[in-house]
Amino acid sequence: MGFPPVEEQLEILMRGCDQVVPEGELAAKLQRSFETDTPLIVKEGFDPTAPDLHIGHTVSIRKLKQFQDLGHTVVFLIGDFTGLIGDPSGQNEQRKRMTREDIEVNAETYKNQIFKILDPVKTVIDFNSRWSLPMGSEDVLELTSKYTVARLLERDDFSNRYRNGQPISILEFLYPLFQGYDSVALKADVELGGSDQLFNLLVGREIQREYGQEPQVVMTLPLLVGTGGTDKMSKSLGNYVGIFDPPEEMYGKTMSIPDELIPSWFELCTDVPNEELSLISRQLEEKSVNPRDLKSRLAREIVTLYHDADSATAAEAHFRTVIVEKDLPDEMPEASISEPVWIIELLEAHGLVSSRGEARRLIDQGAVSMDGNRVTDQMFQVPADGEHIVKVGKRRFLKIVSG
RNA sequence: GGUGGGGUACCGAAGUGGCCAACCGGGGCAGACUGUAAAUCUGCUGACUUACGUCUUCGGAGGUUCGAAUCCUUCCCCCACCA
Repeated sequence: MGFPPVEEQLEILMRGCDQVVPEGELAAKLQRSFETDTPLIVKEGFDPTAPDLHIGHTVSIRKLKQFQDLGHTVVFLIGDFTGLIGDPSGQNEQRKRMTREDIEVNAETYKNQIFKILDPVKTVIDFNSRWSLPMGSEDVLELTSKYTVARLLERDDFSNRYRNGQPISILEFLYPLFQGYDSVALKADVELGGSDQLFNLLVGREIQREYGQEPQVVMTLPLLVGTGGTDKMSKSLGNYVGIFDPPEEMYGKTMSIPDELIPSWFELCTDVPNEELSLISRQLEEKSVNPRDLKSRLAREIVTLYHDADSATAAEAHFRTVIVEKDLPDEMPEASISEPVWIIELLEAHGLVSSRGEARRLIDQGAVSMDGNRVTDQMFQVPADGEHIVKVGKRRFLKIVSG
């Protein structure tokens, strides 16, 4: 099949990585792969929970895609084993035991999402229950004999929690071992993960060695910081850009990131070439370019990736109209009324506010307007005499038609 | 099994009988400003009510009290240490 030269591959693969351990081994493996014309087996494990992928997840998935494009074999491993067992000690009840069917359903959902990035034909999807479930007690004991408590406690996370009196379940302790065994079962050459996964991935190396295999190369990717600028992107924190978000939302959310995040988002979430990345960082540092322009470029890139260029242009136009020029968007939800309606009731009924209390507060704060005029009276009635535009905050609109 | 600590709003975290719808920080929302939904500043952030105010909240259930997130009883859950 023929792989590109090793140097070329490394150039692509090293971009945006947090750590590659040990660095030299990746080159060595690539070299051997090149010489023997054998693809590397590259794996990444994912939770079997219902996925709702955001661009934070795509950082490593995009890396998988790069391996794939270079001709290597990508294994998208669904960690359904622990899901089937369930974690009784979990502090949050979310970790309930899943059935085979749950997992199947989630796997399907995964496919729909990851195939927005990965090639459906080339991607191998596997489940670790395939080999973990049939293991007998003896096999498990053998596996557990290959690692020590002291080594597990080396992990910052564990030792901190242990010291601070936070719980560590035995399952969590065993988790890295099973995850490591996955690499044995798949004969993985490379395993990817978020930088918080470094420890687990490294255990995989040890386990492979214990089972007589050449250890995998561990590649960690930075955790993308969410739109708030402080925490890592996560669904529960609401600071994410979902890969199925509509174009305007994707664009807008990206525009709301703090300026400092611009370089890392470019590096991790777009295909902008490496040379341009350094240019962008330099421009930001020298303040020679308006950060807003860089950010709108970023937002366009991202929208284009998950929708298309036209959507990106439209989203940008929308943003300019609504946010910058504080004008009206082309499209907005409509409500039809036949008689005057109390403003607060109207806002609540159409979901522009979550409670009447919120509506009152927003009116007090001067956030509500009709046809460009601020509504200051909580008792204001929206007349049923033609068309009116009600606006709440910067980007909540409702067109009122009477009839 | 024993001893001690703990469960507070979206998250973190104060509060240990009335001044508590509950300090503060983060997040979120809004206003001002602006080259951006950046930054900065200010305000808001349980529900209902035009308003006065009313109602529901501090793990669950009871109780004491004029009055409880705060005291008592009991139950559930979490953690550490000792065994």
